[in-house]
Order: sequence, then structure tokens, then C-alpha cells
Amino acid sequence: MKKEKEATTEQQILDAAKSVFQSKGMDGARMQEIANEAGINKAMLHYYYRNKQLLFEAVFKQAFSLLAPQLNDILNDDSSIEDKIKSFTVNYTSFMVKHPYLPNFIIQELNRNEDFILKLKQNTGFPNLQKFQKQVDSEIDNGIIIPIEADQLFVNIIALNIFPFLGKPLIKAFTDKDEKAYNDFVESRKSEVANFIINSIKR
Amino acid sequence: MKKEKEATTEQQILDAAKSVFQSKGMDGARMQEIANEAGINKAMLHYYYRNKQLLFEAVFKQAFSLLAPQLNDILNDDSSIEDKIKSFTVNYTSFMVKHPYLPNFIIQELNRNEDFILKLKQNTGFPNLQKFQKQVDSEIDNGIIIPIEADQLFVNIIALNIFPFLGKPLIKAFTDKDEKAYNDFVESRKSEVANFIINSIKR
DNA sequence: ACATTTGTTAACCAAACGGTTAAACCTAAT
DNA sequence: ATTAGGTTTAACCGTTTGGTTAACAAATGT
Repeated sequence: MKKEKEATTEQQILDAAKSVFQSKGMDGARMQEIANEAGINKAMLHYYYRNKQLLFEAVFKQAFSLLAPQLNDILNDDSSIEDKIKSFTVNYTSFMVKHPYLPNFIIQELNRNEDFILKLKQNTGFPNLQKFQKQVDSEIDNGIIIPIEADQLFVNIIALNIFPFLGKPLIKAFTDKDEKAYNDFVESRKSEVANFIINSIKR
Repeated sequence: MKKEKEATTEQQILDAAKSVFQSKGMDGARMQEIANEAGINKAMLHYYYRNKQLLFEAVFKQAFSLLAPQLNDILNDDSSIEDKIKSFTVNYTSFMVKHPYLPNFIIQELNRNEDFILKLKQNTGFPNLQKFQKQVDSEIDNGIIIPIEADQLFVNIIALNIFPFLGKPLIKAFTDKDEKAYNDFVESRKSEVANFIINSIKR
């Protein structure tokens, strides 16, 4: 029973912590609430994760490790820039619809503690732009796309894809959409955004 | 002495509250820290603003009222879509460089409490897209720009302009930039982003 | 001059918080 | 049946937190 229970209790805690931290942030989260959501005693949180900071870091690292592969896809595979943008936009948006709290959680907590990303950067698998930069320069040389800095293009791509999830309340208010209309709007961006970017850079 | 002091003490509190709330958020902010930064007794915060929530709302409303006019500029003046995009990108980025905490503060707190924006929406001067939508449709009909939904274009514009300030730690890490390189990067976006958008939609 | 209102402070308070403790519980090996 | 180990709980603890109080100071009105 030992291994079985260890795994499930520890995982229950992590799941509950994920839910609470991602919706309320480090400062807004309460250890008692996490314990309640996990259906266990508060002391168990400390038994398995020592303190709030370490529990938070476990949640954050797992969240970030979900995000990184999504970016590496666009950066490191061998398809053309155009195909990358198309597949990234579809994949990333689908992924975010399933994890709507993720972008805001990560952005918010990185702004709260800028040092935090330095730890992540040392991990293998941390997104790296080198290959993407070479590819952009090469397609520019070959006249496939117009001149643009790879960094700028990269930021444009992720900005257009991530922002709808960060600014959802704002966009809903500005464009007067209810929840359903907003979901449709995001859905239609899967093709809209890719076309928008490609229009801009295609020779 | 009355009017003089009233104004300055109340304003000192608001300034201190702005600084603390915008860098730490509602949950992370401490009333004692605000009092210290204002150089006054903690009880004064309650004397002028009753409680933390009301002080926070005063700060938030003022922050939002700085942002709204920036958006109304692009939505309600009479220049062409192309000119609007150019001037908005320059103005908005300049403005954000001066108030770097603002976008993250607003996005974060709106995500924490979605009801909050309903109050703001009733205010006169809350950004409205009607005129912009008509203008976009008109320029499409006249063959000036290619067909695009006004809502999508609007979100693209603000996404490309706001995201560099929201995702600064992330972008710095991905693109390996130090503070100075990042500032240069943002500066060059003033023209880069406008061109990127216009490239995409110009017939 | 004096009373009244407004502004300011130090001290205080109850509740909430993250974290600890010591004992109970459960299971598997002896 | 007993022991030993990890697991779980209720109760507890010291600190921090937002907020209050009561007394004091300064200005204002009469």
C-alpha cells in the first residue's frame, strides 16, 4: 500500500496546489485552502513539501514545463517558417483553451520575481532561439519572406497567440462579447492569426 | 492649512498606494508598507480610504483612467487606419515605457476579479469600438485594406503593443537580452510593430 | 477666549496566517 | 503479537495582518 498511497497523496496535494496557485497566485493562495481542496490535513502539505514556497515552486516548474515544449516545437523543427506559424497557432491556442489559467499564472509570477526565470534557464529544454534565427535569416536571403529581425517576429507570434488569454476580461469588455462569443472569437483566431502574420512577412 | 494638508496627505497616500499596489498586487501589498512609503501613520490610510479594498479601487480606477484615453485615441479620431496604427504604436509604447507596471497591474487584477470591469464599463469614456468597426469596414469596401474583422484587428494591435510589457521577463530570457538590449528592442518596436500590422492589412 | 471640528498618532485587538508538535494510525517485516 | 517505519491528524504556536480606539494636536468658527 505504501507506494500507492505516497504517490496519490503527494499527487493530490500537487493537483490541489496547482488549482489554487494558478487561480489566486502565490500571495493570494492559502495553505488551508489547498489542504481543503486536496481533502487532507494542512500538516500534510508541510510533510511532503516543507513550506509554501517549495510547494509553489513545484507547481510553477510543472506549469512551465508544459509550456516550454510548445515553444520548442516552433523553434526547433524543420518545416518552413510559414508552416511553423500555422501549426503553432493552431496547437498553442488549442492547448491554452485547455489550460486557460496557465499564461496569466506564469506571466504574473515571473513579474513578481524576476530571478525565478534564471533557475529555469539552466534547465535543459529551455527554449532557445538560435535555430529559428538562422532559419528566418535564410528564408529572407532566399526571398521567401521580407526582412525582419527574428526576435521581433518571435515576439509578434507569441504576443498574438498568448494575449487573448491574458487579456480576456479586457477584450470581453471592449468588444462586448459574452463567454460563448469570446470562445468563438478565440477559435477563429486559430486561422486568423496565422494568416495575419504570414500576410505580413510573405514576399 | 486645511485644504493644503488635506490634499497633500490624501495624495501622498494615493501615490504610495499606487506604487505598492502596482508592484505587488492587491494580495501582495501590505497596508503598513503603504503607510511607510507615504511617511505617515497606518491609521491615516483608514481615515481617508476606510479599508484596503477601497484604497485599492481608488488606485485601480486612476490607473485605468490613464489607459482608457490612449485607446480612445485610436478608436475615435478621424485619421486613416494606417495613420492610427502608426501613431498609436508610437504613443502607446512611449507611454508604457513611463509606466511599466501599469499593463501587468491592470491585466492581473482584472483576472483576479472579473466583475470589477463591469463597474468601469458604466463610466463615460470607457473605450467603445463602434466607430473603429465602421471605419475598418469602410476601408475594406474602398479597397484600402484587405478584409479583416475589426475586433480581430483591434486585438492584434493591442496584443502586439502591450505584450512586450507583460512578458518582459519571459522575452528577456528567451532572447537573451539584458536590460539595455531589451529597452532598445522595445524602442525599435515603435516602428517595427506598425509596419508589421500595416504590411499585413494593406491592399 | 473658547468650543467644535478635522487631522494625526501610538497602542491595541481579533482574526488569519504559515508552520510545528506530539500522539495516533496503518502496514509490512520479524 | 510485536516492532519499526512511514503516514495522518488535531491541537497548538508565534507572527503578521487589516482594522480600531482613545487620546492628543491643530485649525476653524463664533
